[in-house]
Amino acid sequence: MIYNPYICTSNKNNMIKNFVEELKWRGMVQDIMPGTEELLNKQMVAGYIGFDPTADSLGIGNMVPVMMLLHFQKAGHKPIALVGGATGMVGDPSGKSAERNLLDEATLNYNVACQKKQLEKFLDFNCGANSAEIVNNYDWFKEFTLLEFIRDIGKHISVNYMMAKDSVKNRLEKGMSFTEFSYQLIQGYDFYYLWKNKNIQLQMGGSDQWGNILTGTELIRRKSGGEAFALTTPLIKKADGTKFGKTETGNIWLDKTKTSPYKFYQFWLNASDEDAKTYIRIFTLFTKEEIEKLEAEHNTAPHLRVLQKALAKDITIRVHSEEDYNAATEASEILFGKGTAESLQKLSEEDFLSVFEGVEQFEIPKSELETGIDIINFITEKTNIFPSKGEARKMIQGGGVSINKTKVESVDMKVTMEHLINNKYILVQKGKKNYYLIKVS
RNA sequence: GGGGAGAUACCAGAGUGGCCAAAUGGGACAGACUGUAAAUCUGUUGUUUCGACUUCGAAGGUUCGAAUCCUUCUCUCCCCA
Repeated sequence: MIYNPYICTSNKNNMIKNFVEELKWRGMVQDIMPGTEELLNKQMVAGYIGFDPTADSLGIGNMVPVMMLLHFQKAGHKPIALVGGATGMVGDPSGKSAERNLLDEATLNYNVACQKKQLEKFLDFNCGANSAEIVNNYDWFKEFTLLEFIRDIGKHISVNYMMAKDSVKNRLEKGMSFTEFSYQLIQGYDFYYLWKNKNIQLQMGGSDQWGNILTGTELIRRKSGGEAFALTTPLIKKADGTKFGKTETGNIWLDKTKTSPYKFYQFWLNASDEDAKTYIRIFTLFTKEEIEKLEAEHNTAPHLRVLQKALAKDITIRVHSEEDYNAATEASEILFGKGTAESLQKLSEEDFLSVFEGVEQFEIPKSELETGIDIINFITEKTNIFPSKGEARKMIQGGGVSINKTKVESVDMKVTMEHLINNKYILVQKGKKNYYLIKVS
């Protein structure tokens, strides 16, 4: 290992780490261009990853590149996050089976701003030479005319080369617009621009970006005879082969107004044993020794779920905060612990509210409750827990609905004032894990 | 431009006059078991006041009766030019 003088102050006591080696044991390397590791061990390198502004928040899928930048910086290199104000306008065909709809400019700008804010949370922007930076490719594309582009850039890359990319090949049958076809060239130019003007020698990303990244290195080579490098991470999948980062209710977002910290915490806690082992390497900064120790502990007493808890704690604190984490565990403890109807009744209103902050809520007027509401009506029309009465009825008959942690035995049951907790709330449970709080006012 | 095939529930995909609210598989949801895990097993998966009601690309028509037959339209795919 070579001592690197450009490391962060926060890093000063650490020896400069071999970035590639670090990623490798974490299972975060899919493809790597020859020479990349040697370069990174020789000197401080500036490297970037692009983020696609398709939504107004990053999802947990985006945490993989975020973690990569974080490791990159910890290894003493300079991380750059690129938000795709320009590329977002074009639409990346990689991994997509159909033409994408374009977002309008206002939405894009908003999304870029939101993502930028989130990215700022994870990296160190004030630690000397390897401070992180955020750039927006719209800045260098806005003045670039079509004619200039096709003369200066397009000339260097052949259509044959572009057609050979998987992202394009896969779409030849179904068809793709010129817009999406040109995407790789736009992204390729980003790399060229950053290489030329900011001395960025490395682009990283998900494995679906490999082709786009290579177009960039190719452009750098052909246009300027320069050398640039590439490294990608494997696509994360769950052990059962399904897509990572989604639940029945949709994507898991980093924005707490879109995914509450409670739900966020629950997502990680619910990871299967197998997945937890993968995730903890990718999404936390625990060392190899720490992780192996946790795994050993987990194996001796799997029901304690040490791995999931460590994982969920680490990432919840890093994405949200310590307070959010505490609230989430507290809520989880009450909802999934030994908690019964009695222990619910005993909670003070303040605790009660803070516990259920992240749980979906509905409101109904007190007057309706005074006369009693049929359970079916209560969970369909009064609240939108179930979309139809038939489904609600079947679910009750199947034993899948509970009020205040007590199973609803009959579809004829009435919800009355007696069910109120703290004279104000009713807790409805759909299945084991889905909670809803009904507020009576 | 010529020829052919097709459009069925979340997806794939059967059904070609009544036995069709529509096989089967996947997915999803729930129950049991468990550890808020995995695997397994079971149930549910159009709406419903449980009498019915609205669905098989769209609109008409034939018929006692249509996902199924006819007409027109829309869209998709394949082959040839």
